[in-house]
Amino acid sequence: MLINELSKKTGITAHTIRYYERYGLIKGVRKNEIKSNKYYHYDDEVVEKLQLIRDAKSIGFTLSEIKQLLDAWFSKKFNVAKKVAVLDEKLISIDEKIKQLKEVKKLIAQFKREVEENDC
Amino acid sequence: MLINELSKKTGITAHTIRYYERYGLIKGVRKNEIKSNKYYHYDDEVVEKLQLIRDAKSIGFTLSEIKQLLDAWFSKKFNVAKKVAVLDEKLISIDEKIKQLKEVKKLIAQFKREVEENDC
DNA sequence: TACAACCTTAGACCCTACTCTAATGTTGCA
DNA sequence: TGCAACATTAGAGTAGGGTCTAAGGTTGTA
Repeated sequence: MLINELSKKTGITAHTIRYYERYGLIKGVRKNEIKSNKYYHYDDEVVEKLQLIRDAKSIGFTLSEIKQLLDAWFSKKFNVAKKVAVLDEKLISIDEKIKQLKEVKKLIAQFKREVEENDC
Repeated sequence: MLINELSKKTGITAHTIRYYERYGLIKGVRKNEIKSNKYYHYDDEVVEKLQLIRDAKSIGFTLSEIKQLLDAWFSKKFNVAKKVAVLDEKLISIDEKIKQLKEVKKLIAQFKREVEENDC
């Protein structure tokens, strides 16, 4: 598929997709058999990657962290041990984020009780 | 206390503290009785606010969201209902973040199992 | 063949959240 | 009194993550 279709499928603008491509997160291919244009073609793996990018961004991962994750996910260059190490690292950082969220939640809930009780 | 002490107490640089002050998150006061300088003085409430800023930032709140939170927390201009509304909103957004984190965690854990099992 | 609707690149611009510099003034201690 | 260690302001610079524009080329349908 071309960039416009990819954009519609993922809800990510063509501009941003090109930005991600320059950043090295995804890769389109030019078809050798087509000589008349320089259009990039994207497959379903790219759709998956963009969905992962969206999800990972929403929980606060940076593009550089996401790049590591995608490499562990899709790269053939990494061996099993290396991939598992990257994934484990991300799992730990997610657990830390959850822990911090719960702490702040407790803090806010506590303050809410104070506001309600003391009318302050 | 002056800015340097505040910085040491909170681990936030004086530069960043001034940035937060310009942004409207905190406020120091100049003492009328001191005419020779224009130094700002900060009290313990500012220390508390900076700690909250640090915590809220760590879980991905923007400075603009943190401003709302601080207003609900410390402002005398807001009534109880308004404060509770802001706090509830933040509690909901924390729950959403936790939910998303758990989803991505599941995704990564799932993939980890695949990598381990299939040696891919 | 005209025209809308695509595609490409390079590069400028924007926002957030700092981070630093320069120029200048104040304080406290030897 | 000299001087290090503070304080102030305005404003410039930076990194991350987009977002947009201009200037061009291509495709498909009427």
